[in-house]
Amino acid sequence: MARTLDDLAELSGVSRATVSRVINGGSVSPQTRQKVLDVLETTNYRPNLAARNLASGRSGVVGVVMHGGAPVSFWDAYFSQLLTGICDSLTSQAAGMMLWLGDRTKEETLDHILGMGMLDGVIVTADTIDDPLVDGLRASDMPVVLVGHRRADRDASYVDVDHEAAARAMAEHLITSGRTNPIHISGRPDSVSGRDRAIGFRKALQRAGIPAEDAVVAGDYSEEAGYQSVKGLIADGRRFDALFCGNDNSALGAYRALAEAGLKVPDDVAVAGFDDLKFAAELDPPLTTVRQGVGDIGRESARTLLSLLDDPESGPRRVLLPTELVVRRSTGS
Amino acid sequence: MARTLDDLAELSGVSRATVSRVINGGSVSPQTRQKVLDVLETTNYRPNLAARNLASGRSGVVGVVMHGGAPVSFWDAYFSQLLTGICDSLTSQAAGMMLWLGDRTKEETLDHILGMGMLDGVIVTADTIDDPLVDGLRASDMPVVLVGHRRADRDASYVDVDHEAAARAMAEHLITSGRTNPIHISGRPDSVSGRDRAIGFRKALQRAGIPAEDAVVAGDYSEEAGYQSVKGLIADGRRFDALFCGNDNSALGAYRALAEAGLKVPDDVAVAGFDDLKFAAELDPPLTTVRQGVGDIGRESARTLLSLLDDPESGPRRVLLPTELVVRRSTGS
DNA sequence: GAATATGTTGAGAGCGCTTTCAAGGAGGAG
DNA sequence: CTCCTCCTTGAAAGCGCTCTCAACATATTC
Repeated sequence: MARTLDDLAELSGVSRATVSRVINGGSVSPQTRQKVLDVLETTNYRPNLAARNLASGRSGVVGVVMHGGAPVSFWDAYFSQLLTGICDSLTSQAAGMMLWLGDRTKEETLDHILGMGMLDGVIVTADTIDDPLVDGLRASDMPVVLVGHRRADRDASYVDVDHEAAARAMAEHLITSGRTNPIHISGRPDSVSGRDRAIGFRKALQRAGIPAEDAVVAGDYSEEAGYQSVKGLIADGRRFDALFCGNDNSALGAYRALAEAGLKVPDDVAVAGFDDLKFAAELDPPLTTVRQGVGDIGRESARTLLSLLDDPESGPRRVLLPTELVVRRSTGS
Repeated sequence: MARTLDDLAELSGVSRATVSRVINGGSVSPQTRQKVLDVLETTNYRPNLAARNLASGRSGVVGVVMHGGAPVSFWDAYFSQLLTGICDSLTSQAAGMMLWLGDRTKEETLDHILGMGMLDGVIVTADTIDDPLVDGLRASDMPVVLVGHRRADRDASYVDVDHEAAARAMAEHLITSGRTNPIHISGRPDSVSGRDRAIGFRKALQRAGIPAEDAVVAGDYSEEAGYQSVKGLIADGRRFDALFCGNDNSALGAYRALAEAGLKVPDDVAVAGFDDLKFAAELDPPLTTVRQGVGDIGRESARTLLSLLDDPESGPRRVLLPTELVVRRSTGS
């Protein structure tokens, strides 16, 4: 069995260079090409990636670094779907992927591994506004695509969901279904997603002529924050007939607090979430929420990186993916 | 900035070979080593993996292939925890990991990618008894560690959970808490886990002098199967006071069927699951189940592969990890 | 002091591939 | 028929590293 280019060259009676050309699409005469292709077919040869990488400077391998999160339901689903999406795109282009589950603090380690010199580019999740890892990566000359984005990265390529538009749509849904006092329990304020959703929410309110100043209370995406925020609102005697929670998780907490207060969803208060996690449809009542195509984000980010590698000169890519408003009974009248 | 070994060699006034020795732990005199280390420190040199791989034949990168499953809750959690565990072990040994989310049918693609010649070894999930991918991999000369195992692979290295012992323990728990007619709704019969759990269950029954012949009904790990199996048992007029479901998912179905039949958990029927998914603790009543340390499986499998690579001669490794019986109210008297 | 063992070092030969360069052949223009 | 251009091809120079081998220096033994 032929293992190296030289073997193939000998078998097909041409030089190594010619075989290489056939494989990599160089200019070769039809009959020579055919001769080599014949041999290639019978021999199931596999080029040695390391050698190819060493000689050409590219490896066909991209890195993916994700910040390890606690294994909570959101993270698990996000993780698996994102990676699956990335893998989809990558394998369709015969590219490989190396994975690093980063620890946000271990910039050093990661920077090292990535500087290892065999990655063509990297995809990195970047939701939080401050992230030494992302900064380090972007400072290097490694092509990077961010999943999620940070306003500060003016010249970064990223793929994200349009949080602002999604939140606006949700707020409009609430308003058009007759709610006049919606409140937003926001996500982590140090995340772009949290901030953008709040911004979108506010804009929709303003557009509808509803005062937005006090309509946002700070949460952090946790169930507990959802619970406590609602408790707080009630204790303060605030009036509200709709709650747009930063994510499904905090909506869960909101449900609990409302139940304890004897308030009915959706009759007394409409509740909406964000993410469309599995349990959202199974709550009582089923939760209106926003579905982000996490798999699509993954696919798109890989595609974006690949295109960036193809043509590095053409500047950063910014992709904002649409979301889907999933209306269920929790906001029904 | 020094980029190659030769640069370093020049800077420290020794030969390239000596620098290589310092880096890779060869025998070098203390003062020479120090000289080189000094230079190394100021220069933050990163070896070129591709070159190293090409020259040495090893890459420090292992492959991980997982069969893509539908994004169901078990899969998501399993996926993320397993990968996190693997990553833990790997990075602690400065090894990298390439990921393939295989499609069971695409043996060809995967075989190709893996034959790419830059992987030191691979970890592959292998629960189903028949799997062309696993077969192809094992037929190659690539060191492989299976996560999960198949009885047929006599000489394979694997890491798995002791399903049989876990099931036995669960059955014993049921019996010692006074149940005399336990039924097992099994998992997929084409999976080792499903079969072993059933075997363990049967053995415990036999040991307790309970007839085991009809005590197992075939399921497939789905919620629907749990539901239908229980429906069927009731329709057949079968007597049972305990249900050990193949996994938490099917326990969910069992809960539903029991509720519809007006049977109370645990008073009329004890119910137990397997996996300890997130929702298990939140059911009403909370579900007794078996917790597998998926993260540990991942960590252990990476460790096993690394040790296999270290010393390939010493034969296959088989690791059976213990599980934890998590007793909750669903089996309380 | 000669002979041997032990330890440290540098030279150099690859690892399998890509890519440049120049040589050779074919075809077109004059 | 000659000159020039264009295309195909092979030779060969690396890519950056590891590792063998031989050379040399030093320590040990008799």
